[in-house]
Amino acid sequence: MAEFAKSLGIRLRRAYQSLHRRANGELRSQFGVTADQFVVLSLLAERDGISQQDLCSRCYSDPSTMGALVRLMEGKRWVRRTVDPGDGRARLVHLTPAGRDLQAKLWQAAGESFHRDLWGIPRSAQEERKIFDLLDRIVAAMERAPGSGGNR
Amino acid sequence: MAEFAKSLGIRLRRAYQSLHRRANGELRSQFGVTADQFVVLSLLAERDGISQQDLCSRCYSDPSTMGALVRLMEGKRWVRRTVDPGDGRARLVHLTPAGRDLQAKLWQAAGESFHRDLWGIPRSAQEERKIFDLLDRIVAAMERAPGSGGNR
DNA sequence: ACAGGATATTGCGCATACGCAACACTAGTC
DNA sequence: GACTAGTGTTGCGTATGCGCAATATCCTGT
Repeated sequence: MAEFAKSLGIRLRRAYQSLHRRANGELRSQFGVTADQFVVLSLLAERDGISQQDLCSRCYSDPSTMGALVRLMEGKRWVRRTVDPGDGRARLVHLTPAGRDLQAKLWQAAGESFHRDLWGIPRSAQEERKIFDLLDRIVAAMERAPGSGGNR
Repeated sequence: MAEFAKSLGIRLRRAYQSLHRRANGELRSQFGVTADQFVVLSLLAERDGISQQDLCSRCYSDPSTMGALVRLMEGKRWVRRTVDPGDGRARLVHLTPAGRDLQAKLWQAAGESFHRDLWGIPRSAQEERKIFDLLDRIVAAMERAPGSGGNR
């Protein structure tokens, strides 16, 4: 039996946790922002005024988790939420000016530390494609299964 | 600026989350066990009677998280904890017979579903080495940094 | 219109995750 | 033997993550 402690699953876990820890550590101590809040701010900076559902599918989070997250960020005045005029069920999430400023600072800080380090990992465009392909294959293999079904 | 939503970090997050979700979904519904409890049981099956500290470093968890986890598993009678005779600070964690039986069942079920699917992802031993190397490089890059420092 | 099904969000409960401080014990030094 | 660092664990507060049920709203077929 191959050693569980050295399997792909454990290594994947370790890699993700180490990234998450480092991002959390730096962003929390310097800006009082968590890694997941950083993700949401960054996604909104790329595309503002999208629904919570949309945010979920972009960062692979759960709807109720995302709801709690954006409510918390609304309390800090980083985002505003409005009812979608075209669909009364949905809440559209917008960056406030304060949120936009914060995101810009976070983006720069991240780009100078962990984000830059992460960028440097694939040693070539070819290697990067290979990694992306593999990670995507893991997702496909895990989601194409009973009882899983993605993050809806 | 490269798209954040398609960066290595986001893909890594997605891959880990999808694995975690699938493992959680299957193990919880069939056995009432979480993915993290499965990890601990599997580690103990490979090496029994190790300290919580040791468990932490093997699965890259946090000491207080691991403490809560094993106390919970102790309540379910899957593990026992004893004081290390050689070091009064440490608690050694042991599988109970019930825990060992459960682990065997979990291992088989996992091997027939998500674990097998995961195994099938690297298409060759060479590719597997490449992936492992890359994931380990991510860990190294993330831990070799200010404010991070791994998991003690 | 209206019923019935689908979808976006919320609320609740539980299980991680982690920083921080406290505590217990060890080990090394004097 | 007391002093001092260092290490393993616990306790606490907060933030995710997810399943489940409830709610509000949309949409389709009739």
